[in-house]
Amino acid sequence: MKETFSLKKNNDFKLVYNRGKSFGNRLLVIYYLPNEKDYNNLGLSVSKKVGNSVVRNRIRRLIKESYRLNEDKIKKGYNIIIIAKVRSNSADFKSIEKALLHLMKKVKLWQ
RNA sequence: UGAGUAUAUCGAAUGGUCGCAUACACAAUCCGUUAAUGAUUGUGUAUGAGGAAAGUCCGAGCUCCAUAGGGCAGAAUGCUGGGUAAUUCCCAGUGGAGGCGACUCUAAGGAUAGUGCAACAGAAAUAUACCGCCUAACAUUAAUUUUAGUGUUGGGUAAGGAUGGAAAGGUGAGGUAAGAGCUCACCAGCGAUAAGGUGACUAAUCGGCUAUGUAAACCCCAUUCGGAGCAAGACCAAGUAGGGAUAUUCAUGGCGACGGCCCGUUGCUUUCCCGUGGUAGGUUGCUAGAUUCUAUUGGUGACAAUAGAAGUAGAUAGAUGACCAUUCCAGACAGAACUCGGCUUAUAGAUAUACUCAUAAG
Repeated sequence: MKETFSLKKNNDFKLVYNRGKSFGNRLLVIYYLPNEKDYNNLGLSVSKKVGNSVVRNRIRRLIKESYRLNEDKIKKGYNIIIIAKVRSNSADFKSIEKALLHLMKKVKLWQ
């Protein structure tokens, strides 16, 4: 992801899960933790319960696209993990985007 | 026209805006410089998931472990001939089973090497007499020279009844006290002979006269098989701390490596000297290969040979997406991770070729 640094290490994921705050809605769950930098790290998690590899790949791309289109409106300086719930396996782009924006406003990462 | 059989092909299309990965070109900046190279950013161009990418069921390439050694154990395969790098794959045939047919299916060596199993039923399950049929002796009844019936005991009989997946050849005729391959004809099975075929096998003649099934039960026979897998392996190398290389000597010892066991091979152990080994991480392996297509020739065919042409996925928490518009049959199964050849499984629908059956017409 260009200009969007992604979380890669398993340790980074564990740190956010253990120390970070979380919030969820119908389709997605968010974990976030301040990282004291001037950019965000985004991590995505879609479990095998959601569907086969085609479905999982599609959900991941939809979330990434939603994040990319709204990146300039989100506060900087956080490690963010987005988890897709099982229910999201039949969602389209608009409902994913709406759910993501709802989460961002709830946890006050929205500028 | 309808119903089918076989083989092959395709797997929504077009345009616009934004975005991602890789390669190339150009520009800028940085490091460094004899030069090349390298890193970051921007712009442009090109390319960017499948027929199964899947399951990981076979077989190979490639890499490391010893140039992959001997025996046992274990595993796999199992009609014949051929193809291939190789196979449990493919092609052509043989036998058997199914279908009116095109065609399909087939784990198809050995049951006189041995062991085991065959429930229930049935008199009896690998040897058998329950009923029945025939007959001898004795007893008894009728009748009385002799014959018929009944009972007991003994013998003959596998035609008939009944059970079962299976009752030891089948059908018909002769034959007999009643019966029986006891005899004959046809059929089936077994053995031998010479013939055809590379072979599985085929059809012919002759002979004797009968042998339960099960080997995806153990087993026997024949053939084949070393292990681990790209998280293989190679190179560079923070932090941390303690091991490595060379030469020599001794012990049939100890620890380890070579899939299990035995053998066999081999490394370390001691002293001296030196500074290196390697974790995180990075680079590489990483995509041109037994490749695809077309033509010709050889072959029934799988396939082979020759000639010409085509040819850019290569990520590493993992790129191929989002939105809009138009069209139609309204889009199924499904996402590359070292690479190939097969098999199996999932799959909306569309197309082509050859053939079969039925109906109609002729």
